Amino acid sequence: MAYAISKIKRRLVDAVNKAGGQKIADVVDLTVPPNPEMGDFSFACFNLAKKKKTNPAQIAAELASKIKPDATLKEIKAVGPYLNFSLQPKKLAQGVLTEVKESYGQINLGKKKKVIVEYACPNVNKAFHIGHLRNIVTGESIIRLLENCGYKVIRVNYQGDVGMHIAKSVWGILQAEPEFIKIKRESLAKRIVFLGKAYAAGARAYEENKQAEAEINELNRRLYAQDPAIMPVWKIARQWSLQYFETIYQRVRSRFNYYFFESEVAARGVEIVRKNLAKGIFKTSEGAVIFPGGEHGLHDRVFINSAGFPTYEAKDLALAENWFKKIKPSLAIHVVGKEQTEYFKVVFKALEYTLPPSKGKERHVAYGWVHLKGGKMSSRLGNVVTGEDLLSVVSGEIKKLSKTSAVKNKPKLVEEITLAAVKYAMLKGGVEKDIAFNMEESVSLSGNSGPYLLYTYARIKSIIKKAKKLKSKKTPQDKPTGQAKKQSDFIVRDDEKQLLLKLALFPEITQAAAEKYDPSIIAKYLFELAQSFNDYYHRVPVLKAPETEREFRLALINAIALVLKKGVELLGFETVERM
RNA sequence: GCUCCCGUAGUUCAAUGGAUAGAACGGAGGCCUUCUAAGCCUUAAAUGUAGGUCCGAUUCCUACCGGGAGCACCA
Repeated sequence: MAYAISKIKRRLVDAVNKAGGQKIADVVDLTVPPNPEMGDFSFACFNLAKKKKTNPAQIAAELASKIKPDATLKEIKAVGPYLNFSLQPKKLAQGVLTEVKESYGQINLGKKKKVIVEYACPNVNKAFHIGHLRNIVTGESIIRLLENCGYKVIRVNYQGDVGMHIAKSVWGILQAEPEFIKIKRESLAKRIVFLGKAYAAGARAYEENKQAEAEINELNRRLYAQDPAIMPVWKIARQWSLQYFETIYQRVRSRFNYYFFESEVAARGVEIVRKNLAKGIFKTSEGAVIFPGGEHGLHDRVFINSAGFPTYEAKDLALAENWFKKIKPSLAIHVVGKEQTEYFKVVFKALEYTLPPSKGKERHVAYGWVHLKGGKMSSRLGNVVTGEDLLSVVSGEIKKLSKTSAVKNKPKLVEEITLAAVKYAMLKGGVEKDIAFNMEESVSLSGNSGPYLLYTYARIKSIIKKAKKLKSKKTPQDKPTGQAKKQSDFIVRDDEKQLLLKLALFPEITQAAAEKYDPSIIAKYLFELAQSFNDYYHRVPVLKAPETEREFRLALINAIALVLKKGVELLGFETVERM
């Protein structure tokens, strides 16, 4: 994509190379100086000095003397060992402002190549806790980043509906069968609470009670065997759970192209492992079938346990086979917690044998924990903080905060701000970083926060709306005098130039975020852009500026609004026109 | 025990090996008859310890201290 700024950078680099008499610089070598007064872009001469065994400052000075300013390049100067460039502000303004349109920031890296993103993946019958919320928010943003880069993304949700956790849950349900029967007529919310408690009871009993442990193991066996005596209970609970998850997906604005279930791939997983056991890829050990990861610098993992049931590992082999046969992706991304990092290394290695086409096409994007004040949350304990708990706490805070009834009495607006606050809070740090969460303080609604971005956007839109009103009020006679002055007569202030440079960076930012699978790069950029704008807002009038400046400033803030909107959408939420 | 990740203001986070280590929250002080005060301005406050590589280290290497995760029949 040939954005004006990349063309300008190219020209700067060409000039440096020409001055040096050989290829000494690349576009990636251009950095932004710490202080705007130093220049807009900078080339460090350390490496060159080392090669030539001279002083970097001297090289910078020599190069600077050989490069002449032109229509785009206002000034070139050596600042110590750095070669610093300043751009012509007006030229920059014209370049950037004509460029910022609806499609701004989109790039075509992917060329429609298919990428699977597996995310959400809650376990059926268990609570949808705030860790799942982070997963879904992260996955959704990564998907949008990839789509923005021209990939065709297939959204996949792989849900655990068979295995020990389900056995525990079903055991819990059977213990409370009268309540189970009664609650069938109650609301979905009540049924979900029941399921949560049933799972917690089963998990606790499994740890504490030998007899329960045996019963649960037996139940697990019967579930894998699809024993007709218990399948109805399994089916009903599963249905409630899935129905409930669907309400959450809708609430957080996520959706899926495919749903896969462990129960569908379990049998095939066993087949794959058994077949490859004969080939010597897997080994038997202590009655189980393992993949000897130890022979590949990893660690051994059980794929079929000694009772003959497939573990998660074996199921993942069948799942991957399914994907690569049906969807034929060029990349399969698993958005899963970072504690699974070593697990995936082993499974990907095993897949290289069982499914050679997957080699190099599997990728684990790991995200960090969400800690509660008291420590890591767990759905094994009764006191789970669910995704909905968090959303409702935040939404309550927002209602309290909004001074005007304009926001308070508009549930849609409150919901939009809530999603912005929660999603931003989960994305603003690095993906792999843990989030320390304090339920009392909720998430941030001021400063570096989602609402701050929305507020900034609404503020700009408010000015633009007023400007349109003023324009339509004007008598036709006013216009000729205004138009008599040339459009290009405006003066670009230093702070405006900084805003333009910031806007120019957006395409690079979207690309970096997609390549690193890291939405925090977008979040950081947007916050800085909003900060710069708010500072500018308090310093410089737009509507009361002379006409030529006013037009330029309106165009500038309009461009800022557009980039804020696009950026926010990449994070997975929406801007609001007022708040 | 082995492996991996992480230690930066009081707190939560930034900083492709480069120029004066940036923000946010919280603290102190200020700004609403001027485009939305969920905002803006001013201010105090930090690289775990000891070495090493380098012209230059928050970043790379080693040791130590402190925290987290993973390491066979869970997912």
